[in-house]
Amino acid sequence: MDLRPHAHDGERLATACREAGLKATPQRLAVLKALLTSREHPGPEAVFRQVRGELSSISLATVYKTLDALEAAGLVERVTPLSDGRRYDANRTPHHHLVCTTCGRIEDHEDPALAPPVPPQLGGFQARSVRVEVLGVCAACRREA
Amino acid sequence: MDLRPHAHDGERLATACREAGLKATPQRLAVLKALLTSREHPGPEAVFRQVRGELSSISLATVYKTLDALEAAGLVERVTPLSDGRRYDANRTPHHHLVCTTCGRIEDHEDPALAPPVPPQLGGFQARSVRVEVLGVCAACRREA
DNA sequence: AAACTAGATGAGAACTATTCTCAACTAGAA
DNA sequence: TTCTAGTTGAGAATAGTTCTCATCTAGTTT
Repeated sequence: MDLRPHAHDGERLATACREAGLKATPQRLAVLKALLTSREHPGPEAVFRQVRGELSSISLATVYKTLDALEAAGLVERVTPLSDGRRYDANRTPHHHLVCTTCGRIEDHEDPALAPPVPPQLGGFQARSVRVEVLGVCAACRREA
Repeated sequence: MDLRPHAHDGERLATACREAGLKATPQRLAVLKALLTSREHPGPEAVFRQVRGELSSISLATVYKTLDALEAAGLVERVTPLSDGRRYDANRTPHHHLVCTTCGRIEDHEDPALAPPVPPQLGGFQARSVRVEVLGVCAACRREA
């Protein structure tokens, strides 16, 4: 279900929550609406500020919990799936990363065929490099499950 | 210069630092060596633990500063360029992100031609989704510079 | 419609990751 | 050898995120 065209329609959002097994609370609807109407890829703090306008009593902790819940339900996505702490790599040859969403392990994957070319210019945006992350489950975690 | 084949050769690493305009301190060489010999994409804490083995007096703050310096010098890369806080997106249609490395703004970019197919299986790794991030400088930041 | 209950919320404390500050130190230049 | 800009170590400070728990409420049951 694409929620965007009807972002202002509370009942649709409520239904989406319920279908995902979440209670349709005013807080959740407000957070969801804020994300649906924003183009800024906001973080928790920004969502909090935005939502406070219509729900002045909401707490920051609730925003965090709500974002987690909406993400787990697949209604919202983290632009930064790897954002739990930094990770470094000294391998300077072009390669992709296979990120295990279960254990967090990151494997290098060199496959020139899969490598997208660095696009030169996209609109007014000047590209420098491209990163590709493949999210999934690694061999070890699959064995356990 | 690819440093990996000679990761044990201190003088090569020292030269690489100097060429990048950094003093070749034992701390830097140790951090660099730790990254070059690891396949784990370690974070600052892991590097710290590793490096302590040979340089017991090194401090965590130095590891952070060193990682920043090596990254700025291009000797090392952050696997997680967007890791300064979480960002969310409710746009569930497939698209890329154009990430401005100057101001941090993230733009959506829908371009089916550029979209890589989700690979089914890579070795033992079961892929679920692919993310593509294009790093560069946005129009607004280019105007200022 | 009223009662019930699992799940959700708010507030602040707690925790973790990261950055800052600054005096002491040292690599590399002169 | 001397000099100096850049670097380090230690701990304090800050920022981001999670936890705890008493209270509340959405949705279900009666």
